[in-house]
Amino acid sequence: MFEIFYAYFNSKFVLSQEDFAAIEQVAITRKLRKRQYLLQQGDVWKYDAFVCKGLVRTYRVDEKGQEHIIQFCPENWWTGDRHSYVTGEPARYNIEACEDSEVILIPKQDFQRLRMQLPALGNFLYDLLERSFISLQNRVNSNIMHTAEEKYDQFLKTYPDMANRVPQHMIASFLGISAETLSRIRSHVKK
Amino acid sequence: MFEIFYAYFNSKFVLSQEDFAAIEQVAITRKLRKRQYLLQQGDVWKYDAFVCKGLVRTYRVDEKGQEHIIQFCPENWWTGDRHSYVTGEPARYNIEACEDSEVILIPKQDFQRLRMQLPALGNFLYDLLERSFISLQNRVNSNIMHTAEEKYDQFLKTYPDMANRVPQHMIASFLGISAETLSRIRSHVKK
DNA sequence: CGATTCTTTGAAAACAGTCAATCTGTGTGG
DNA sequence: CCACACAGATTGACTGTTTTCAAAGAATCG
Repeated sequence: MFEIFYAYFNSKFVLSQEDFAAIEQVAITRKLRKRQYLLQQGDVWKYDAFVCKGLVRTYRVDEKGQEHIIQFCPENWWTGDRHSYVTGEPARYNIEACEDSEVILIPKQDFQRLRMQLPALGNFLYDLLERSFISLQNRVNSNIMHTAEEKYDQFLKTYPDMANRVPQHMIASFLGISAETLSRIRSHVKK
Repeated sequence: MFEIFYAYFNSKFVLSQEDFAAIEQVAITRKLRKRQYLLQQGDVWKYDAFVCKGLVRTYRVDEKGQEHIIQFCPENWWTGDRHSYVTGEPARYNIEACEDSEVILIPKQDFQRLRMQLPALGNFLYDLLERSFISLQNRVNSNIMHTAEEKYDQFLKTYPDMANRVPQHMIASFLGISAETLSRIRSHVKK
């Protein structure tokens, strides 16, 4: 599992073997079966999670029992509940595997210490957060200026492979539209 | 203008007078009249902007000429076009003063250098970005799980003073609903 | 005051959500 | 290997929400 993690870091910045060993030492590996939780609403989230293989989703359940997906996280991306992580409050989100997955968890304290010790890591994480911010902003933008159909088009462009990996009703949930509406959009587009 | 900026930093972390002097040295002050642009679509954004007084908005204009507001930035907050800042591409957003405003601009290179030199500043900016990320995530969440009326309610809770400072149609634009719908929601709520 | 900007209101049309039924494909246990 | 259950996708009819366009009323500013 660590080879993937190592390859990821080295594609981003130069990391010495000792530095990586320091990361590896505090990392926790976890294998998830499809539908298994990585985090459940109500628990406190204290990690940074890197997905080596598979796909996990972060979602919330409203009063009516409906799920709303805030993030899909495929391999080579990071996930977690940043609100719970920062504030220490119970998580409002669930994180669950959409496929059998392999995940590396790094405890918050350890990662914060490493960030201080390794400036290159600190800079990288800043860039990463910046890019995450931009992509969230694009999503807000898409939500406020597009119709359901345009949002779906943009989703396909932004995440071309996702449509093959997750059921349609989850894409609908991610976009904030009903599964039926998405089905109609798709049949409409074909013509 | 710098007193406000200085007070802001000192409320966040301890900053020596020399450190602040280093910041002040590279900072550019700018006064904006209401409706004056700070950034126009197409230009490249190369600053971090701190609003000392007033209120600015960041928005985008679609093909039909409609404006979509992505951020309101009141005094003591930061603004800018992070996409253009990071990539060096032309901005897709406009930034414009909603009120007469006073803004401090710090050029990108200088700020990056200062971030390296002053670890406390670096940590603070990381926290700031993290909090911005969380609030954007809350907004996405609100967009995908709430109706227009619920989104408006949440807006009032999240930004209680904003409703008095900006025209209603801008709030509608921020929420991604039409000005007419917002007007109807408001008259409906009164009863 | 006159001009502009902002808000409200009405009526029609477009859009999206809900509920219920049906259809499809997949995988599991007998 | 089949039958069945189950999750997912589609479709139809209906309801409800939101947009659009147009017009008229406030409010604000020079």
